[in-house]
Amino acid sequence: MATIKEVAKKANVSVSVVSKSFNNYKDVKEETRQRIFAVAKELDYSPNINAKNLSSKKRMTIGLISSGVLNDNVKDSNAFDIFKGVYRAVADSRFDLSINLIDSKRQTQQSYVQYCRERNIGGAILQGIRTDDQYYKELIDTSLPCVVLDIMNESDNGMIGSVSIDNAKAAREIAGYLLQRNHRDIVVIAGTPETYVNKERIKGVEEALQSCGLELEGLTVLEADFSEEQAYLLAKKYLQEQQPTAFLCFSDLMAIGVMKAVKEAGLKIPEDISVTGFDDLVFCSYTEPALTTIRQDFIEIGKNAAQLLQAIKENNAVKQHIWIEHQLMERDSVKTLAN
Amino acid sequence: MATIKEVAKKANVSVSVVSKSFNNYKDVKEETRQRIFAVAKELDYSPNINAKNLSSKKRMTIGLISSGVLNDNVKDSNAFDIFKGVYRAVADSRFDLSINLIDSKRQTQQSYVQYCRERNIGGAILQGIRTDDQYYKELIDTSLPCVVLDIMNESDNGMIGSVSIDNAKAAREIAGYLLQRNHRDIVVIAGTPETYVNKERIKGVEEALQSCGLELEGLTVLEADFSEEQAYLLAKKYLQEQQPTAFLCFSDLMAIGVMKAVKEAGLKIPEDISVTGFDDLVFCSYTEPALTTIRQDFIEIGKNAAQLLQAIKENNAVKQHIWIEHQLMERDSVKTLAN
DNA sequence: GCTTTTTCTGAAAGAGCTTCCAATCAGCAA
DNA sequence: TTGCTGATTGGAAGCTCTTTCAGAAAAAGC
Repeated sequence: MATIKEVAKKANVSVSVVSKSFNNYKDVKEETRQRIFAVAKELDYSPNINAKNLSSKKRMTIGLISSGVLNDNVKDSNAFDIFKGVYRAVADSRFDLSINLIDSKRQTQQSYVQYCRERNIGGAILQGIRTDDQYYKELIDTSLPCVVLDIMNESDNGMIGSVSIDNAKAAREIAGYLLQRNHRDIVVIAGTPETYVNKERIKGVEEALQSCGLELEGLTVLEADFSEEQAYLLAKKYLQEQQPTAFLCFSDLMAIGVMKAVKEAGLKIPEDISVTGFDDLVFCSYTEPALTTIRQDFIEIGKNAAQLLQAIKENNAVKQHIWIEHQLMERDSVKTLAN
Repeated sequence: MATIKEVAKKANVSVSVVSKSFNNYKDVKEETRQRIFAVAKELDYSPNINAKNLSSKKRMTIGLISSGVLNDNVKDSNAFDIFKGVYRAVADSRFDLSINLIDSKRQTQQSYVQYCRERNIGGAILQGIRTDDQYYKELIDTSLPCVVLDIMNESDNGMIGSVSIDNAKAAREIAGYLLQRNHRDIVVIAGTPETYVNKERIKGVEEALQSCGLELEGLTVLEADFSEEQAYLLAKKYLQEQQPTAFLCFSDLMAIGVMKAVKEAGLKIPEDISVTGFDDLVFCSYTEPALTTIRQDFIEIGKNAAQLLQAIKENNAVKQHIWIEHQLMERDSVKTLAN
């Protein structure tokens, strides 16, 4: 691989001119720039990223820190879609991407901050992180531009952005969908209670109930920690005593668990019991019956996160939080009840 | 972030000792090394990766080049699992990982070689790449250590490894599974014919047929390009004229397409027609009926690829090709026919 | 006490690029 | 011709680390 020196020599200019040409400095004559590009192409040259990062104080690489994906039991591919979205947005820019997957179990010894610093990372996107993560606060405090997903950050120093769907609204919609179809005995299979998304979704369900003039006390909420297995167990146990008209699940995975329990109880979906999910993972359209759920566009979320991060870095972020549109995917797991 | 100099000063040693400590040189006393580590920890120091890559001639970062994942219609998560496997193996080593996703459509202008060189990448794992890819040969020729997935490389300069399951054997097994259950009218839904895996799988099916004393002429092979939609269309058309006892599909996605066509034709699975898949994507156990298929352990594949690559780099690769075990997942989509 | 061996030092030479500052060279007004 | 200005270009320091090397210091062996 040719170096900048060789290009400079062959083009009869100094190294600095070549560097400037490649970095869009205005003070190099267009003609010269073109000549340099021609030579560069001929020599198959392109700037070495390590050297570039090392010498420039500007941070050109952004990090994607993603927690939980490495766990063995992870079946959903949200993280991957987010990853794709981020990747695309970053690929279209002049930034480079560095990915850091962490396992909730064997936490890396390294803090995120350290990770970022040693790689010269100028901004990070955090996925699957929880606010009680030991390193989270450390990173937020560091004034490194960050975008967090599915978390709403309050300590605002202008360097933290976030993106997510409007979880409360989505929950309101799907609860409303059920209520409209005359379901009154709904049990909510919720996720981890401390979680931002969970709180929002609960809020949404309650709002939907209230706007129908229903009281909240009647609402049964089972906390299944976003786990298929947990949801299965909880639903199974619940069904031994009672039979609601619908299960409203805060994730597709939990919905799958619930469906299994329902079927095992000898009940039919949606004839006997309706079930709804949340997320719209790929397999939702392949279940029997196909699952009615809320679609989150994870690719879009990733893309927006990357763009927001860049905006923050360049100090022209208009808003600190971006809401991504969700969509209710109406399929076959909900029955309209007689009034 | 502290630099190596500050650590050296605070630990009362010279810079070179610190460097050596971090790079496992033997000529530094264990006691000193520990002292240095302590100081490093105290100062929150860890070597700057860019500087390290720049200065050392050793290439410490390996690249994962993955084609096709960015396409919009991609539903499978094989790539992600492979990615996870690679990531884990790399994280356990002292290497760093750089990921390069490419879209089959808008091919990056950059060749893989260029990508690798400008990032100082010392070895690459190629996933989803086809041998007729314009940049593939270029990379192979470059004597950069490479591990390719689902491709068998012939031009062996000792720098190319590969890992995959034994596709022929797997196909033999699943075909045998069908034959044992007295299926004689089997139509194969194959993938892209030029593809290595496809050829192997065809071979496997043929072998199974032969070992049952059956002739190959009777075998119908429909080429669906590994696409769910194509498979659906082809199966639908085929069913208008004939009704085989089983569809043997070379991917789960195609199996899904076929199942849809079968159901639409008013036929039941497995009572009227049996269907088998290949890969064992997550949703295979959620379909109705659950799909009998061949499980590929993509995480394991990724892990082995990374390990093989490191072995090749260090010149102690025992074998150039690693076979990963597959597994026949017996579920509910195949019926045993009366003899 | 003397020779080996082990450990450490300091300096220097990069690795390939960015960027500040100085130098050059037009063209043009004085 | 001289002086000045703005557009270009060149030089050199600096980013942080690795590696090598000659030799010094300390520890170990006999």
